[in-house]
Amino acid sequence: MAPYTDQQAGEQGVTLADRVFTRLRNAIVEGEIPAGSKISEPELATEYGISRGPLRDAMGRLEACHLVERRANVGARVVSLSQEDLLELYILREALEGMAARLAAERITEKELEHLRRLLKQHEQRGELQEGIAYFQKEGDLDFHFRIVQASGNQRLVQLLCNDLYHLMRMYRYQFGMASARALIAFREHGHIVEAIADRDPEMAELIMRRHIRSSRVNVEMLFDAQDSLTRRSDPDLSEAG
Amino acid sequence: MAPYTDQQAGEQGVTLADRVFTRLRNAIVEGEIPAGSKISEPELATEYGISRGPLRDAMGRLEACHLVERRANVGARVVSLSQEDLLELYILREALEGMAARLAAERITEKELEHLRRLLKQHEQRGELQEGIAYFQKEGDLDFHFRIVQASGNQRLVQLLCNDLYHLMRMYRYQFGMASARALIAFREHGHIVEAIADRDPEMAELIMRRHIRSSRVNVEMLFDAQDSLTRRSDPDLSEAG
DNA sequence: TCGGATCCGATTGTTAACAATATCAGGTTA
DNA sequence: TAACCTGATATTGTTAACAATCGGATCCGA
Repeated sequence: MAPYTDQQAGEQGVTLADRVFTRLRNAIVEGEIPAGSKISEPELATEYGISRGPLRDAMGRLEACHLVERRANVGARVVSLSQEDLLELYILREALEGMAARLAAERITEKELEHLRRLLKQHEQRGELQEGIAYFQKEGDLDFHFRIVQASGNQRLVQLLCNDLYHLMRMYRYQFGMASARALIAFREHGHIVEAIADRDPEMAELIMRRHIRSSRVNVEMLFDAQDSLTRRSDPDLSEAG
Repeated sequence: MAPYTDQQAGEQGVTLADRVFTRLRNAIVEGEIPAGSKISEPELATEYGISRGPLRDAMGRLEACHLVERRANVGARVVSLSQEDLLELYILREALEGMAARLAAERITEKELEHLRRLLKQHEQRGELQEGIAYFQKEGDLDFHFRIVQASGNQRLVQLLCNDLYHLMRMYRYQFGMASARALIAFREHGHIVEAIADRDPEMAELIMRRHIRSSRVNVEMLFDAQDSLTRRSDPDLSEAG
């Protein structure tokens, strides 16, 4: 099971709200509940076979994760992901994961290091890289980043990145499909990051990690720009006021 | 009113849970409800004159802010702040606010810049710095950092720092007092940060901001170490197994 | 025909009662 | 005496009904 699905994932959560929260989160992240769609409390409640109480609780947590947006007396909608927000997210990751890499270089254990190396080897052997598509879509990339963050030893960093932001990133990947020729490059950069961490070189680890994430962002930015100019050419309505 | 108390603060929130959430948050942050104390739902509900529904909603949001910790079927306690956690928080701030300063240097407006300068002048004239105590305790420091983050233009950064982390920082200040001879030094560093931002020098802005926050952390770290060695000397029980 | 007020329906927010779980006291047994 | 089991109590989790608010359709007037 992917490491970012947290401990209570296996439907084994203690409380109804817990379980429904996890299920709803997956449903939203994987697009089963479409982005931007309105959420009806009674509807969902009957669908999941619970009453509105725990459902509202779960909704509150989803709101805290920024997966749904609520307005009082109006209702909740699944968040609709914007390109700008994704770019903002990359900025955050650059800062946070850069720091995580720095910390990891300072205090990673040999065991964790071995784990990282094995993960990279798995990615390599799986032969997904040549095809280019799979590395991002199957979340091997996120797995790697996740482990670095964990190795930082900063619980708050782990908490923040793994409980909130990563689910959002996953959602973006499901929505936008993020296949890219960068897969192979990204994989190589992962190797460099592990090297720097293994060398116990915090400055270098942070530098490479930041550059790595920044490159991903620029890549996505270019993709968006290309898409935009395409749609603008084929849909003249969108270029000026509709 | 301090800028980090958000828009719905004036008891004017739309829903009961909103208002109770804000009131509870203040009560916790300012120590009115002591850190580490257990929270009884029926008790608080009657105290605030509402029923347990909206109260539980508010508790959920407090949990999302990391101001309370809940365990299923057991209950909620106000978070008890540890020294380690505060240091972790500083690490996070170093990364995030460093990035915020960088972004601010890139895209701050003249108006915001003027705001910043005026804020510093106010702090200077208020004569609090000489006494050393007030700058941190009265949250002039946090006000400054808050504005930088807002000037970054990254909504997610703003969100994260201003809705969650800053309330925690406030709580630490109320709890630990944080008076320090660093007040004057910190004030000067704020000046340097504004200069770098005004020069539109992102690298420098990030560098100084990170060094600034790092210095605060180191300062706190030393305070803690001093306290620890003191208590350990006077309370021999604590040095080894109780 | 267009703009605005009004009513209706549906949805959300809130409440109070019910069920399930954990804590703690007391008793029992080795 | 100490460990364990057992039951009472209080707290939390859950439910279903009630109240308040919003959005949209309809009707009216200019």
